[in-house]
Amino acid sequence: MVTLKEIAKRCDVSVSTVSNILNGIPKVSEETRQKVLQVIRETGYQPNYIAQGLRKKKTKLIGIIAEDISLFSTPIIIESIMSYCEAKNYRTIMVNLRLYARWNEQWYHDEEEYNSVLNPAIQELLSIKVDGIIYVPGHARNMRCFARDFKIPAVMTYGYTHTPEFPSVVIDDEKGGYDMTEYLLKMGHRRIGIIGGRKDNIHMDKRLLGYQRALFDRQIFYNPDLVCYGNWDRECGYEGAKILIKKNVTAIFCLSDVIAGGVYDYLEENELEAPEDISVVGFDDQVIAQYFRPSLTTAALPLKEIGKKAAELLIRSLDGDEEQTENQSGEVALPCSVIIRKSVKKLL
Amino acid sequence: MVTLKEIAKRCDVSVSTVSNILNGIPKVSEETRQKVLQVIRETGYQPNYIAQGLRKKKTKLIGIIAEDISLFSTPIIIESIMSYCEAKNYRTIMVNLRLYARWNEQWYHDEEEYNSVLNPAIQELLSIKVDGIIYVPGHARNMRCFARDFKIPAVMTYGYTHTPEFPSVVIDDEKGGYDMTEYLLKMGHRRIGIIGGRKDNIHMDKRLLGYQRALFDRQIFYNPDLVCYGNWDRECGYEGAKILIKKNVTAIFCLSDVIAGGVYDYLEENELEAPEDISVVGFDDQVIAQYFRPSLTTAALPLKEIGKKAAELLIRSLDGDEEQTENQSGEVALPCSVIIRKSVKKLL
DNA sequence: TTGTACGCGTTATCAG
DNA sequence: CTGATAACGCGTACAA
Repeated sequence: MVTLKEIAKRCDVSVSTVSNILNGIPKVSEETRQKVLQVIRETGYQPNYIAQGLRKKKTKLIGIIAEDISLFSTPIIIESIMSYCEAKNYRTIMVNLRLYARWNEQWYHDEEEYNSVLNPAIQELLSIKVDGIIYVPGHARNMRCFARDFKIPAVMTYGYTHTPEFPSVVIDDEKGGYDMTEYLLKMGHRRIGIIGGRKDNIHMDKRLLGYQRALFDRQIFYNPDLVCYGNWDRECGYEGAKILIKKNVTAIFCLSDVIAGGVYDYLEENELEAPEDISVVGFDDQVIAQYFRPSLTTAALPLKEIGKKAAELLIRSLDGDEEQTENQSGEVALPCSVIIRKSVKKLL
Repeated sequence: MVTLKEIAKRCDVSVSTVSNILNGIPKVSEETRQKVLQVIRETGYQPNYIAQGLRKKKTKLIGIIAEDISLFSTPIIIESIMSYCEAKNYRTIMVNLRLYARWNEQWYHDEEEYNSVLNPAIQELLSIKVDGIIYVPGHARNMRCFARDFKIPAVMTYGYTHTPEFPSVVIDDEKGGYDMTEYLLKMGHRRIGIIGGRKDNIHMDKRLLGYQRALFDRQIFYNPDLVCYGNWDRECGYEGAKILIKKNVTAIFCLSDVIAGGVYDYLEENELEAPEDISVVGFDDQVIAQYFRPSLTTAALPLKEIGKKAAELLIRSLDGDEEQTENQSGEVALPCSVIIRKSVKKLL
């Protein structure tokens, strides 16, 4: 690694002079300035960020903690965080908790084990002296990963912190559920089945709430029999379809695209066709949705927007624009958007 | 951040004592030992890795440079690297170059701009004093990202360094092309079209070479007219299918699953069905392949194996097992595996 | 057991 | 204008 000292030696000047030049302090002769800049270019010198952070307060470095980068939503959020940070002249670095790979959906059950993975990661970022941290969970839930006395700014994506010190940037699941249901209603569907996750899942709860509100707004009774709880997977889509089709629904609202994949499986097996025989919609707008036949109408998650907003909130607090607080609770919910493809039929 | 000094103060001992206890140096009374350990547990103290690396040679930290984590292959490789590193007691940290988001497929055309993104990333990892670096490109090509005088061990995945100092762990594309072609031949196909990437693309070249060798082994003439060069995208699959079907192929070998998606598009539009009317195979075994109808026979990339091997090579060199060199050139090629699904028909 | 110099690369301060 | 030197933070190593 080329250091300041080396540059100084090569140019026969002191480190101070080189440092001054680099930091634009003007009391340097143009001659030495040019010479030093020349050598810096030649050697490809870059400052050591850590050492810089040692003296200056700020490292201009933001740490990202990902619960698991294998989950489809995570890379997109991270990409977006990084893009925004770069535009604002912050560098980023990431640690991956590998929670999913480790415990496969069970991660939030054992607090202690969770902490044994989280704490070293936080420590690592603190060691590097990041200016702030953004946390990217695999799915929405209530998070307590930052102690109240956490010393640096932190922003939560996806999860709910319920503490104004650590803003949450989340999906507006309720509105997502509402909008999709409303779309189906607009297309003439009145008997709409739902297949989703477990009862205690936040995404499930909120989307279901939105579904109910949309029905309510059209004065349609909510029928709990048309709701299948499951595991977000293809299999529960298959099983859900089996149940719901017997109950004569005209549309199935799958709370993930993967679930919709299972519904399609059932349809194929039983020689039914979407959207002719039954309409199907998904949620997430994963890549697979574009390859379904018929291509799947679904709700796109605002992943890019979440990343951007989270980075924006963090950097704003780092750069000291304290006046601006999004709202009292520090919670920002971003809307999904219905992506209309070919899996829904308009009823008469 | 809780520091050693704080622990020492709380326990009314010196930092040295605490350090000694932490490092298992036995000249400490059991009494103070217990007390200190107690406080360490209470405070959740974790050593500052950077400060540790300051004095010790090793930080036990491995840096990963990803060209773009949005590409499907990258998270899987990284996940696997991290898994192996963790098992070997190394921590990992990642920087993301965002090359694809930045320049969209053009990234390797402008050396200078590439370096302006790469160098700060390397510098960042060097600042943190990582023990070694693993580079994860978006696709195979010849890489020159580590100068010959690079001071720390580095391993390349996917790309070819052609320098024994920096081992390459790559996909065995030639064998992949061979195996898939051989599978189609075994299924009775003789006239097999290919749709792939551009002429200068390494994946394309090698898979095509494997295709030719497989034909050769069965004494079938290679017909360059059955090869469509393209852009790896869905569109070129569609266009390729249009061309190849006119040429009466019985099977289309798509060099990516996405291309196969385009082929399916063409089939649907023209009321043809795979595998009845024509057999189709893909490459990559992306998630979408499982959702195609019929589900797509394809070649699974050894992404996990690549990550593991790369980490293994790096850690081996860090831990000083110098005797072991995989082979002279430092290049390890790992095989793909044909995943048989339902898109290929057995002829007669 | 403890005190303390040392390692790192940079910046801030002040003297020349 | 330029240079010498302290300070930054934290853990380690070694002498006391």
